Amino acid sequence: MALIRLPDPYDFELSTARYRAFGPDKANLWHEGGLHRVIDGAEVRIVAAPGGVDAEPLDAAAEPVVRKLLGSELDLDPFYAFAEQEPILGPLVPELRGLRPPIAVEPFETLVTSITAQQVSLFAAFAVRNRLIEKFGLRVGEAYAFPARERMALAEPDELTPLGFSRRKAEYVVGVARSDLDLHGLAARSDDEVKAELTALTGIGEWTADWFLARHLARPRAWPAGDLGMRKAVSAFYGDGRNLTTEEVRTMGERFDPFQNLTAHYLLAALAGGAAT
DNA sequence: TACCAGGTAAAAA
DNA sequence: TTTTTACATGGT
Repeated sequence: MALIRLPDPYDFELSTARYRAFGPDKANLWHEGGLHRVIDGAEVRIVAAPGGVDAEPLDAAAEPVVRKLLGSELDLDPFYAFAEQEPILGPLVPELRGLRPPIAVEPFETLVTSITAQQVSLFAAFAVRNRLIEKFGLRVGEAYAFPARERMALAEPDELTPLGFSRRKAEYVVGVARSDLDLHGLAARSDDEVKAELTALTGIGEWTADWFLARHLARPRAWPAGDLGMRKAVSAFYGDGRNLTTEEVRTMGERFDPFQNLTAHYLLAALAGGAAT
């Protein structure tokens, strides 16, 4: 087994909860106490270990992918120091100590995942997404490699609607796959540039672009103010008994600058964990 | 059965 | 220009 050290603290169970909360995720599969993901055609099994995680098999090319997947890019210490000064956020953090939001490794996968989650419940989104993965992805061991952009560019919307995609969403997925936008190149652009490039694509709105910044690019200031879950979470802790509007949530984000991304994840996790009164 | 769930673009007004 | 509507599945 190859040990990958991660900065302390790191709570593997807490950080991977997302992959179990809404049913199995065939591309990031929780199986027998470990996270399975296909990296460069090989199934890698990741389990908790003292000081980090064990990953097997692990070659030099796979290690940075695993690190990214586990959220090693996000530095928790400055965020915790910031949160200690916050009367509402601060007390929520100790319960979630070691939570590192996992980072989605592939940009195309990130966008397709968000498209499946537009408007519908995450349970429904996972079900539809898994059917896409089973039809167009490649199974390696227990997990599947998420369908490649090149493969989806060759698909027709008619092939996606039987999987549960609306006609609209089927066209979004194929359209994004066939677009000439360099998705990997977005990593070099500013937050605003990324949002402008992505929202120019049909089917990608501000919500999807914000989660791309947060979950794929790990941008510290990403703050998906329009997200329903975010509105519920921010309202629960900062709404004074009222449901906040998207604009109110957006304004609230300024308070957490430059830790909006981590704050968003911690508030969502706190609400899911039942911390709201 | 009906309604809601981590939106978006196109149609109608 | 602003408001309204269609969309498809899964859980309750």
